[in-house]
Amino acid sequence: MNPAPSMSQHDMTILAETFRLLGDATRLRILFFCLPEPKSVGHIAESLELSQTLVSHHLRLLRGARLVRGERRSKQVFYEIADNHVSDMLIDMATHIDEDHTEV
Amino acid sequence: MNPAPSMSQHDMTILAETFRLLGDATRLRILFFCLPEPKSVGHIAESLELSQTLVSHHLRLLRGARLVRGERRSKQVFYEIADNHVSDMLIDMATHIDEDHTEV
DNA sequence: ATAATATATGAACAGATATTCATGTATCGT
DNA sequence: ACGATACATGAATATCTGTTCATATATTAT
Repeated sequence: MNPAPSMSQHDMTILAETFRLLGDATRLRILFFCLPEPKSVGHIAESLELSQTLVSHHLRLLRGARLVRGERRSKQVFYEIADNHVSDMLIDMATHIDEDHTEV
Repeated sequence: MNPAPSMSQHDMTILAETFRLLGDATRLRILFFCLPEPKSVGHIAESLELSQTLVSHHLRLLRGARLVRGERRSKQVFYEIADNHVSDMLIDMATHIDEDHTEV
């Protein structure tokens, strides 16, 4: 029940890097926007009112950390959350935040 | 089961801020070090081979975001993870990272 | 081939951030 | 009161990061 997490230095670095990427409101918005289903770059930019360039830059970072995956469909590229671990992570965190100020 | 997390802008900001603080290897080390039990500032600094000053600065940030709590016991101040949400969060994330490269 | 659409990349810059150094404050023993 | 120990704070700085602007690449239609 209590994992007493003794993480390797390597894991610690990966974890920090992951958190660092999640630690930006713009990137978080992109991630949560793509959470329900894959979205094209243009759709993301338009919906979140961000420049296409900025969205691409952020997607590149998220891709690099394997937080999202991009798939080309003709002219557009659709991005989705990379896997269930990432989705679960996001949902878990959102839940924690929610509970944090719902509780006593 | 699927919360379809529609977070408020405010929640999103809080979440991003929390992630941002977790997104630094030094702070993460401090947090995981304090996870099993409260530790004094000096103990943290010595064990993690960080300057006392640096540890204090980071603890201040973590305190500000209510990720840790400090309690004075005579001359020393012991810091512990603020509450179960934070502990769970950290353990969850550590588990995700662990699974991420354990799996196929 | 050319043009148009969709996305990616590189350079540049302003603002943020981690770390160090110097110094301040609090608590205890004498 | 004084010195010693433990922690906190402020300023300074070098590095990093998010964003924009300009431009490149890829795909499709004509």
